[in-house]
Amino acid sequence: MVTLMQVKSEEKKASLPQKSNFSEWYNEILLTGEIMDVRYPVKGLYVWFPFGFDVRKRTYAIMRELLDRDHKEALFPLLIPETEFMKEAEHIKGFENEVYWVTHGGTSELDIKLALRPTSETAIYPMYRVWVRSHADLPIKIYQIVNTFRYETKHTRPLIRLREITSFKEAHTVHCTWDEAAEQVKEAVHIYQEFYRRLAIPTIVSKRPDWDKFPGADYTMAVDTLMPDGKTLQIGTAHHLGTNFAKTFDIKYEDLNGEQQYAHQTCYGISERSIAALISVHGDDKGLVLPPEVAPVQVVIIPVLFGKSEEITEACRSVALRLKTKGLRVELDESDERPGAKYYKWEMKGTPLRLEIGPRDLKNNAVTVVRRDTGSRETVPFDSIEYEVENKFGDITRNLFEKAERSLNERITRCGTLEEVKHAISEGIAGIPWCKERECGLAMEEAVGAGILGIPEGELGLGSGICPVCKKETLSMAIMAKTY
RNA sequence: GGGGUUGUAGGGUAGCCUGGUCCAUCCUAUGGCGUUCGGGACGCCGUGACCUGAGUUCAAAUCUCAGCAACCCCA
Repeated sequence: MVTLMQVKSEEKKASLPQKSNFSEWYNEILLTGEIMDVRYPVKGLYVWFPFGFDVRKRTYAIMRELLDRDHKEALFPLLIPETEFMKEAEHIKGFENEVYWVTHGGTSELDIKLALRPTSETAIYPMYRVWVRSHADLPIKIYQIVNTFRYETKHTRPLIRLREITSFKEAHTVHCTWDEAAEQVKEAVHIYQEFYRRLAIPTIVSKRPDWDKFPGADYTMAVDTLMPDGKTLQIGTAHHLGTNFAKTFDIKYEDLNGEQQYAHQTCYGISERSIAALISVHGDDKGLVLPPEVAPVQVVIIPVLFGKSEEITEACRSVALRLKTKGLRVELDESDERPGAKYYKWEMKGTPLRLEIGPRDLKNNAVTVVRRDTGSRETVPFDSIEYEVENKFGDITRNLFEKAERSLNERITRCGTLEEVKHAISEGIAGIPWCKERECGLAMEEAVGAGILGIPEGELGLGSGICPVCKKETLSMAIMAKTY
């Protein structure tokens, strides 16, 4: 009898593979956690479930909140004429193998093919040419949240490597000087760090090596995080475009002296990879774990009924109403299931707090509160439930961030040799001295079979050592990792 | 870029090698009714599938080819 029970419970648990088997866990949780339906019959295209879309909506609301401080949201067309798309040589080289083309209108062939935007520089900058007249028009800071298309030839993966990126937030700014644009790149990185801090996701910022920058940029700053399987995920980039695009798209302003000057530009983007990170960094063997700010349901109330239990139902409804009045997203689960089944269900969905109200609680004039992030269970007075819940939200986000940060730091290894790097990158990120020379960097990548993310900002990028290739002394530390 | 494996109810699987036993197995899910309810309840009655196309054959879930899709490994 006991063994039968054990077998049965193992079968149930097997509905979500363990997180230690990250690849399977990831694929499965998207479906079971109702984030995305991966069964759409076109490679690299996936469907947002309503629940997942809700998480997305709340995540992007944070993004909008941060950008709306001094950006304007706009919307540019999906289709870009070939004539505009083909203007910037570097840019074309970077994207030409990934572009979807619209070649026909109905049955007639188009005179000028139309590209489905893989990113929107070439859609936006012809308009910037028209909009920018004088230094008084600058800076311009515009963003849009759109879908983009890239014909990925590598293995596609939901939320991570897509043929349709459904949630591309791209900002495009125009400035008078190179330095102002550089300042904007810094500002963009700060915004992204704040964004990820709100999602309780720790990040590493680094300047990408020259061979890995955005096609057409002077340089690229990138925000990475570490996934459970030890690979890094690039979850945000900011590019200094210099005057490269201004020259090809003829974006000029009249300066204080009445002279025509090329404008300096930046662009920076974040995609639904942010959601991939959110799910992967916090989730566990039981399912999603969501920070309260983005959880579609923040509090679930489970009545524990015995016999005729109208009092319990009453108490649950009253608590639900009180919490809703406080503006919280509350769900009272009155479905006809046993409490245990409901616990599993809401844990899978990452609901930050679960309240249980049963006869015992009623007798003690109390509510049982269970945290999703720690599993801790405590009893709090019925009358102070609002206070207790709101208080715990802060604790949960803080705990999620600290836990994730600890886990990230534990998997960063400072190395002295490429052999050590090889070993370190099977677990996470390796730090290694690097002279910053291109040939040495490429040799290092070749030798260990992983990428150089760049020289990270902060302490991580400092330290003296010897470049493993040219053996010169250097003060900069690069980080290397297997990447998505 | 190269190689491999796979495609059967909403999900996971058995059957395929050796064509006919299969209007297809088991678990789960799901609809109805009743009894239940402090960590995945139980009973009864129901629902639901052979990826697409072509070929071989008296006969195809099973064999062949192509397409689409998924997964894994290497670079």
